[in-house]
Amino acid sequence: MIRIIIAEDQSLLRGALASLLSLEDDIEVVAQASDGAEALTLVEQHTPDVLLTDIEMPHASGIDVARKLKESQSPTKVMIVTTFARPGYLERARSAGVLGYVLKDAPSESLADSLRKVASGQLVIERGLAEAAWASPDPLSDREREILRLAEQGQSNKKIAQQLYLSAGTVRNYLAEATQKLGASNRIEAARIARENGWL
Amino acid sequence: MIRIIIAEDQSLLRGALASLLSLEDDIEVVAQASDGAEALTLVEQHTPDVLLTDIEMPHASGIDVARKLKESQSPTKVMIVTTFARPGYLERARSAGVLGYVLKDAPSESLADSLRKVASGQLVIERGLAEAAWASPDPLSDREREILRLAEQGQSNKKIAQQLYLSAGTVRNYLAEATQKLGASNRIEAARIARENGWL
DNA sequence: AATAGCGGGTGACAGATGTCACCTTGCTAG
DNA sequence: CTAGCAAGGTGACATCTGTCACCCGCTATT
Repeated sequence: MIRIIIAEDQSLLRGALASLLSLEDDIEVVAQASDGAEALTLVEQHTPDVLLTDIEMPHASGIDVARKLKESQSPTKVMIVTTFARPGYLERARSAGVLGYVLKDAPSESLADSLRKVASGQLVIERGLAEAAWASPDPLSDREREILRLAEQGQSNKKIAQQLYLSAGTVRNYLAEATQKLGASNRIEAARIARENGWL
Repeated sequence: MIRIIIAEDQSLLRGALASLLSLEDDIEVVAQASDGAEALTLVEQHTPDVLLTDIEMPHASGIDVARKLKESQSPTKVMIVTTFARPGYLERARSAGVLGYVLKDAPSESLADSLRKVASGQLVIERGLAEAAWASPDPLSDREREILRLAEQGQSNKKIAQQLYLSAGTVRNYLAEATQKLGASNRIEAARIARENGWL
């Protein structure tokens, strides 16, 4: 019997997945979480075989949860289910010790199979994704990422500088580097490209 | 027996919803579509009682489909299931003759009930949403919307002007109006606000 | 016929952003 | 010890963006 916990913020999908997987004879859904923090607590309480989790959730992302579980050497394996085929996400998931990475685009029939593979310790990566990650590694430094995130909100150089205790000129320089690295022609395009690749 | 068609581009959710609803005694899922165009064709073929559809899908949005069904005076009722509680979406859905508007955040148990209400001709709107739409009507003109959409991609005034056969100055003026209307301090923030409200 | 409104446009100016060259400081690997 | 590199910074300049006042032509209204 494979004991799992499902973490997903959209109740509708969470409930539907739980019902669907409960129909399998060898799978038992022992708990459900609607955000990252709750997922972590529940995993610590129940130590299930697998945590099936979304990435983008309130409080802590699925990747954050995976990282913490890895740090605490939890035996629970982590499988990510997400909307986004972003290279950056996959890369971060891998380094957080995640075993499975499947898309919400995948057929629902294959989910249980993937889950069984992950439970047995196998690596399951959505086909096509691995190459994408290899082809485009994250070019941004932490500072650039941080500043780009603020610029994306529409904040001016001055405001960003204040928040990070930098000078406005330095902020300009970082943004210039970032836009150049990303092949963009201004901060807006740079932010868009970075976000589409999961680097923000 | 309520005959329904499900249109949703994420296979995982689509499959899960289909299984879940098929478990109900009085509901029959007669077909599934993965994009707007397919949904329209299938509805015309099967004329189900209800079309359960997402908004953001390839080819045609759920709202587009609803509008076309209304125009062709189809007897099929439309129920939207979406991630986004955006006032603009609700408003457009309403004018496209949509009867139900529920969020993917809603508990999965309530879905079948809402579906039954819509099938019987009742209006089902996620609570709290109606007031939001009333409180913030779309302030943008079509031109402003169009230009804001291009600006959001990071295009310069000049490029936008070329694409729309306008002068760069006029583009500036439209963007200025839009940012003012939205209470933003620049185009980036304006685009963000508009998008969050479903006006783009 | 006068007028108001709207889409589109122009020109001028201030401030923000992008580009570039170059400086300082601190750390680190040879 | 020191050369090299990275983070942070400065200043100058060109271009882009935001703000404002005002113009034209068309259409609907009175």
